Amino acid sequence: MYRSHTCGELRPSHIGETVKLAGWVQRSKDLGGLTFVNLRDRYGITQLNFNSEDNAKLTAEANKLGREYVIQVEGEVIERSSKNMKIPTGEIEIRVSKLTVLNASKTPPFTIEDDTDGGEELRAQYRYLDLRRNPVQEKLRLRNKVALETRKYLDSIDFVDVETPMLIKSTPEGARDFVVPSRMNAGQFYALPQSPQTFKQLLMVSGFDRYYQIVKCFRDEDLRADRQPEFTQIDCEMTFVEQDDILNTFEGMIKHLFTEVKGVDLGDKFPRMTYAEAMTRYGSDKPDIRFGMEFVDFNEVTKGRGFGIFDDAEAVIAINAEQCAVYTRKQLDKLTDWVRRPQIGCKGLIYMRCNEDGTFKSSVDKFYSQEDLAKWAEAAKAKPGDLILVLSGGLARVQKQMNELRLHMGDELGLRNPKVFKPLWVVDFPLLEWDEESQRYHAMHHPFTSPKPEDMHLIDTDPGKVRANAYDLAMNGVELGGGSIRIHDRAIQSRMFDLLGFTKEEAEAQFGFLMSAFEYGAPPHGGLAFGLDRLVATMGGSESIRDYIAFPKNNSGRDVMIDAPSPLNEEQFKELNIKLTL
RNA sequence: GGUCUGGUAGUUCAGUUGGUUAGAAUAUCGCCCUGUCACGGCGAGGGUCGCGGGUUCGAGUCCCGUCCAGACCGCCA
Repeated sequence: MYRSHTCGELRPSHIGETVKLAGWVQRSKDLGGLTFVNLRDRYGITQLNFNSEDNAKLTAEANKLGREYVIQVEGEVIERSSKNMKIPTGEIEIRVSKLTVLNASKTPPFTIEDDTDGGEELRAQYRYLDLRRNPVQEKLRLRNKVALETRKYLDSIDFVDVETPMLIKSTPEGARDFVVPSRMNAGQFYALPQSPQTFKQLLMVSGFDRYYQIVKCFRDEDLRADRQPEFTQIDCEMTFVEQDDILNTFEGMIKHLFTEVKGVDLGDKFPRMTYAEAMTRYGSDKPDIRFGMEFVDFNEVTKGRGFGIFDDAEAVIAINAEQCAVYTRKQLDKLTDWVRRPQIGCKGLIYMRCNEDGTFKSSVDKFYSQEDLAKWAEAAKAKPGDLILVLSGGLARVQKQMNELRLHMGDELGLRNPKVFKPLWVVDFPLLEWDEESQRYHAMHHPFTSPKPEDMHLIDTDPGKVRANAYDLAMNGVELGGGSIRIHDRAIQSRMFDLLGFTKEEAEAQFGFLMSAFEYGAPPHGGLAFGLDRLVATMGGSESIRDYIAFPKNNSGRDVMIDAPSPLNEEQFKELNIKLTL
């Protein structure tokens, strides 16, 4: 037996007991004759006491221990003469009678402390050491808890966990596939799933009725702080349901998770908003509704005063940053520089201060009288002391830019508290999205999404206007998940492939199996998928998902610990009938 | 594919207008200290200033190229 207790469990009630502990040396302190060693494991830290008056030889051995040595000790639990009330085990310590070094350690490249001195790159390279740190372990335990509660909840309402294959077929729609060469089928490739989409629909055709899976998905696209090439979805699908049934079911799941895992009550009913409304009010399909600062249409109050920038613009949009009239010229210039960065791409930023004395000061006073500006304030419901920020240009572009500015102001003003959680269902997404590059429509969600029946009449005349039975769950400005009611009718599915520019032959080759399945009594069905990594990161109050993944990849899709990807040898290429053209 | 920021001791960083021997903190090692817990005191070792080229009497510092990391845009049904 290596240990009788963990390093987090001994209390004054254990005083007098002889115990055996094992763990890592957090740090040791030689006071000259008296030596303290902090022993750490997953559960906590227990102090070991070595006294040269008791045992000089043992104390000398203890003084040789370095950080991260793995040791085992035996000794008596005693009361500390100076207690540390900051840690749960701080009232006791172990008077050690036997010390065994189980494994020595090199000095780690960074300190294994909650507040480590190591930078990200180094910690990624030594991820197994980084994972010894408490804050990182806690994040993975949070993930474990979320996954466990997800299973409990879905299992309790009759969802069945079914595994789907990882080696599947490459399809043209959507993200780039990761591909895997097939040795037994020379010149042919599997693709790793971007999601189990078609399989879960086939399971509905099979009559499973309620399916879920916590499953890895793969997309070969460029990465971000909240995007990894392999990520995990809570993937779900249900039969004989309408949109409301799905929203209600998974609203229940998210509420369950927040209650059980975070002790947070998300309230009675998640608010719902149409895509169109979200775009008009926030310029985003995943608005952060933790704060207001909603868009105000400024077309009416700005046009026709001879200011060309506004007069010629398709859209003039304002936000009201409350209590920000105190912003100095320097701060406003900095904001202007911020929106002019190429990533945002504004030409400029117009502002208006609402002075405390009721007068207005704008950067376009030349064109607008005090009466004009009073109308601005009225439109934006601005009070003295507020600051109005205005952007103009093409509608879609300004919405996007103003969304960025709004979120930036929210950050600056501390309105985006990571401990506050505001869910929002965004519904009625457009079915299709025009792609300039390929000059054709793309499915906004995916090709199996059903159009709204009441919009079907537009499908030939104005397909871009057709709305879909598609929905997303946004929280705090993050898209946590999304889904749709699927097409279960072969004719409509064919029509959809048509719209997406597939020939009959292509559609047959890519998705023939699905369309065939639809001819054998496919039930109405729909579902959704949550990004587990993002969900857990949001619950943990982080924007980066990397800390919530045990072994994440870096910006360029590399695992810097195992150094992957890596070249193959000649033999492997030969076996696969692959020649490099590099 | 693009934009921005960074790369200096094991680590985190500073380094002025281009100018003497490149510093601090922390970690490590040694000595002192019997109640530390961010202990303290004294001392020591530790540098390919990412890499390559250029300008210059002289480059950590300026220029060009390149590699790496991070954030973002494009991309991500």
